[in-house]
Amino acid sequence: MSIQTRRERERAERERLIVRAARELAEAEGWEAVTIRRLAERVEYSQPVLYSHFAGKDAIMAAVAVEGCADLAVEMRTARTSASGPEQALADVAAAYAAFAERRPAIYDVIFNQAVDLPFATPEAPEALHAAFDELRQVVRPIAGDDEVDLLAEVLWSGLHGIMTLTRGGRLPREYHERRLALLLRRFAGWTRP
Amino acid sequence: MSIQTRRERERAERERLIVRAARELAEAEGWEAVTIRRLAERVEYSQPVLYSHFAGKDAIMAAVAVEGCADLAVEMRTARTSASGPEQALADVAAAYAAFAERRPAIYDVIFNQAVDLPFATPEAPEALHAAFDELRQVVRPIAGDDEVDLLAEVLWSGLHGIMTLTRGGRLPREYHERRLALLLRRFAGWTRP
DNA sequence: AAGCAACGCTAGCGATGCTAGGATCGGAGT
DNA sequence: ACTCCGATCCTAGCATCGCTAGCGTTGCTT
Repeated sequence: MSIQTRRERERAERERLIVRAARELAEAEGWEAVTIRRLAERVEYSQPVLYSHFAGKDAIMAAVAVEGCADLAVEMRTARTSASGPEQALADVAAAYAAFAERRPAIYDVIFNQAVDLPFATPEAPEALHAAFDELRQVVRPIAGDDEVDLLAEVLWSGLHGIMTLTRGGRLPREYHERRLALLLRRFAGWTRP
Repeated sequence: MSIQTRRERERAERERLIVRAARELAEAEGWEAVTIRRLAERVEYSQPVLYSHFAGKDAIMAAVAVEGCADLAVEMRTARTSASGPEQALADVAAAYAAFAERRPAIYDVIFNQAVDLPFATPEAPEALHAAFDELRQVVRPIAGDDEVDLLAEVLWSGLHGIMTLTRGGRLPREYHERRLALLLRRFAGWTRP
């Protein structure tokens, strides 16, 4: 009994090692530098071992995405709960989202940009995804008005995602980045006078 | 003299053929199916010939992107000029943008999502890019208020891009797609009551 | 002690982007 | 007219990719 549990423990440990190596390599050199061979070398196992843990490279990326999404959710949550009021909470959560995208671009990409087969908009999506989206929902509720909260949260999310993605892809100049984020929030929160 | 011009003509023709083949293949089977070998087979030349026209696969994708962006600009322009009024023009141009992204996803991706080295936010960006963005600028001007037109156009673009990208990547359910677009426009145009 | 099953490795497959080197063909100079 | 020369294009190959088949070896189980 104890032997088997030890093996399972070692196996789980190795799996964490693989995911960690993938994350670190991606954050250091980008996802195009993450290859099965390099990962195998890094965890000091042969390549087929990785395939006994994950169905393929996509599955490894998906694992990194879920892990990173949990981090994002935490950061958004602390931003929200430590804000002074609902308006500030909205601004702070949006800023936390933007900061995450900027500070950890490879992780942001694998969560939101790359084509990795994860269930997203369904109940069986990883809990971390729900948690992150919930933060947006919470912070958007006070300004929802007649609009459904979910819908407004989705559109705010889209706006943030669009700004971050276009900027990081070089489509938008970095110069007015902050002003764009501020403008998005101002228009969104309905703080324009009639 | 005439001989050289004939050669140049043939060369230009072949270049168009390559770009067309890349576009068609991408639209039919996605960009992961577009390989130099398949393109070469399609235009009935060996692979090195393609490299005498383009520096690499990225350059071919960039050419497709520029071509597609010209199409997008045209579609947005006709949407704007055939609208009944400024409010309708905004809605129609946004709808044209969304329709383009949905109808030609591979082209949309290579313009706005994929990492292809093109100058974007600078004067030396291809004219088609400027033309497309100009349409957004034009249609946003009436609602700009104190905000700079450029900034507002960029943020509207980001919102549209975010919705389309997240939806196409499976991050947003298709169910309320239209309502999301409508909500974005409503919030953006300042048509919310105070 | 004997067998067996799980495990991890070596080696390889097909495919990718890209390039080096030679063959061939046509215009130019003496 | 004959020779050169440069442009053009192809065959063949390199390094690398994701992924897998098949075999040894190890170590648990009976």
